[in-house]
Amino acid sequence: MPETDRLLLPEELPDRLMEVFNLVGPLYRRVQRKIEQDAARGVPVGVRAVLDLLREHGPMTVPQLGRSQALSRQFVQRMVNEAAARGLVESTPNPAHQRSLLIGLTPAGRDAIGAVVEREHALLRQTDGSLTDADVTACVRVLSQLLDLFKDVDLGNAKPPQV
Amino acid sequence: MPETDRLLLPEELPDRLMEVFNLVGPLYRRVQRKIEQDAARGVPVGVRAVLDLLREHGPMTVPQLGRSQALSRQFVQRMVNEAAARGLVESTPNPAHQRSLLIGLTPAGRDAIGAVVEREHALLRQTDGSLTDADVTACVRVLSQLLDLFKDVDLGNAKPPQV
DNA sequence: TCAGACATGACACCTAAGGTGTCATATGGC
DNA sequence: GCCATATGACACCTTAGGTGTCATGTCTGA
Repeated sequence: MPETDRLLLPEELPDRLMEVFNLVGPLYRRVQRKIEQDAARGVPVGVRAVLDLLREHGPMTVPQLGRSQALSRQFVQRMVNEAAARGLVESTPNPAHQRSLLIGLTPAGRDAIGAVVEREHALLRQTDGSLTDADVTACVRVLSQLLDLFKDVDLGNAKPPQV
Repeated sequence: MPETDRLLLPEELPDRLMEVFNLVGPLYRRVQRKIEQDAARGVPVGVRAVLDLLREHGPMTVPQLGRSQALSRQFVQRMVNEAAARGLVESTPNPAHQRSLLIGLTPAGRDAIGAVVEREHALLRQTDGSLTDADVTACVRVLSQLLDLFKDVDLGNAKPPQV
């Protein structure tokens, strides 16, 4: 890679990164709406998110779920309760912390999220095929760094710097 | 770039792209919250979005604004009205379409969005400096393709396929 | 060992982003 | 000139997601 692989200077960074943000907004909204449609007959967006996390990472506690997706623990709790009410999720004792239960998928939950993800995968397979491994890796790198920049934006009951 | 630059196979695409989505959500939310904080003393998120678009593309009509950000025209209209009420934006006759007015920034609006963007740029300059031009370009490519995938997700008063 | 800081769950309440439905009017193409 | 369509305006709604607070439980460190 010749010229283009050079590091971006601090002066050019902001404008370039803005290009990214200008895509993130519309993308997020459209995906949200797409999921809502799919959800018409089932899983609300928030519940879907919880199920998907449990599917990928195995059982987790509510606060862990919240942190991993930058959502308040209270909100996640509601989604988990909702999912539990539908029998998609169940809590089991947490060996590490007795108070904080581990939330895990039930077989029904695993089926439900499996079906949803399968439909989504079908959609994603329809990209035009010109994306390279390096593209996606770079994209992930960029987004991760941006996310990092906003790390400090706290929520839920995160403690304000207790001076 | 040896191996990594190869095209992704349809089978691997979905999982790789999911990595991207898993970052887009948290990022969107955190940025939204960050802007809200900044907005505490002024510009709501939606208004900020409108002003920013006008700043980059010059005067546009309300429906154009909506389409370009995947927002319903009604919602954008409200944001524009709000901005107009604050004197940040003004409508001028549209030579091309008489009914649909062109929305443009007032000097006050230009100042306001300029200040906001300046603060944001300051933040963005703080990335750790390891991003290359190619990274950002790839990221934009990936996000654009994804956005394209969801192009069909219609909203506002878009017509359902009038068979 | 026990006091105080911190984490968790539960519940109530709130904000606002963003959509939907619908009307009247104005366009613009055929 | 007529009909589909786009626009603006207004009313209403959904729901994602946050905040405040309490009681209880857990952890840490002096």
